[in-house]
Amino acid sequence: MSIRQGLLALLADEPRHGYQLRQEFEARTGATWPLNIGQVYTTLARLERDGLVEVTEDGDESHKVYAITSAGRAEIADWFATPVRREGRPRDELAIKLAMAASLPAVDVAEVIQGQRSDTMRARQDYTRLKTRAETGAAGDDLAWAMVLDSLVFAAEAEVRWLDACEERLARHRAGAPATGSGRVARDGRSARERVAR
Amino acid sequence: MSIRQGLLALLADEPRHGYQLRQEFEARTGATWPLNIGQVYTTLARLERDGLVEVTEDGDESHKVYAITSAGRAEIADWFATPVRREGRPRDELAIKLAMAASLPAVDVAEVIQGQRSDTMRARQDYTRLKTRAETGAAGDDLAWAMVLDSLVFAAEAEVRWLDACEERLARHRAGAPATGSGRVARDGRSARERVAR
DNA sequence: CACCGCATGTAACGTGTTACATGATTCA
DNA sequence: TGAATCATGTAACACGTTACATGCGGTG
Repeated sequence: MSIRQGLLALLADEPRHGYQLRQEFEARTGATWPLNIGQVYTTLARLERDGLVEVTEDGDESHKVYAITSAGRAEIADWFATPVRREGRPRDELAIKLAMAASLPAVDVAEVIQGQRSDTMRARQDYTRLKTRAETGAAGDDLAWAMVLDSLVFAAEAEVRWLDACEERLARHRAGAPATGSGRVARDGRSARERVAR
Repeated sequence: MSIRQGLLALLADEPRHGYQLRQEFEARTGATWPLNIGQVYTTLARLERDGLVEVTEDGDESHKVYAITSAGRAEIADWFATPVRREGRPRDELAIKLAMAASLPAVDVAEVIQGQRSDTMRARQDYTRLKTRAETGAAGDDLAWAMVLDSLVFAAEAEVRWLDACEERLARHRAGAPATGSGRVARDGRSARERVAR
């Protein structure tokens, strides 16, 4: 439910047509989240269906200009006023993955953690590099883009910290309660992929 | 794509039937992400359609036992071996919201940030409280649950840090480049909801 | 008997996503 | 003329989600 609201927010500022919406959306989120133009139109059709936007024919025929309705204004105001709740959906795929890995004997959790951590750290660096590029820019939209990049950096850092905490927790758990049977985690040289694969 | 893989991972450990899958999934993720039983069956149907699981009739008729296939094993092994990439989807709704708010004159970004921060901090406390409950438990699945709760706590903390960083960034931006026209952000006592609403 | 837990499903809908088709304009 | 950009859309599908229907068995 984020594209829908994002486009509606842009329309709350000013009527625009679909193509323009895509440009402005991408300008604010950077190359981070490219937006397929087709999706803009499907989303706009749904917004129109729900009475949140309406088309106002432009001077040029075959050029539609979408404008927000009062119902749309109410919804977007509500969106800004209501905090985003992470409690429910969307579920965090990585958290689920580790939760499963931790309770599946066939999977080497440590390996999963290490693979994820190195990848996340690499991603963090990429974001940081992009940030310097965004900050040296002069356009006003770069402010929004820099904020988005910040969020990715902070999230990546938290993820690494969490992975470290998971390792500690696993070590403590292993010390307190030796694993089923062997008391030692599988360390036979095969990768996690091979071990689960049969 | 996380429920699908989560259920498949459970089946990689041992064949189970649908009802049991739900229990084990919820035991590992706690009350955090309740799983509608209906969804288990729709997901299982899709997994079967894709040849990743197969039904093996139990002794009791009308009791189906789902077992993973070799194709399913390959897919789940791949899942564990491939790090989760946050670059693409799912898009972060909060990041989009702030990016929009920052470039929409009618919205008071500071207000959005403050509302989000207090809510996130409250959520963080709730998770911490739950964690002590999970850690005092004795079942093996509580390890997984504790890890999930950890992830929520770390994410919440990162979110607060990010919100602070956004405030700083906005302050710096305002100092360097005074806003359009007035040079002052709207501070007329109306809430963000009222201001956008017309 | 009524209620609860076990157990299996289906129908319908929502958003996100991509692939594809189409046409106008601008510019080298 | 040909390519790129502007501009609009449709069809099809994926997954997630909920509401609803159904039946069995145990227990107070």
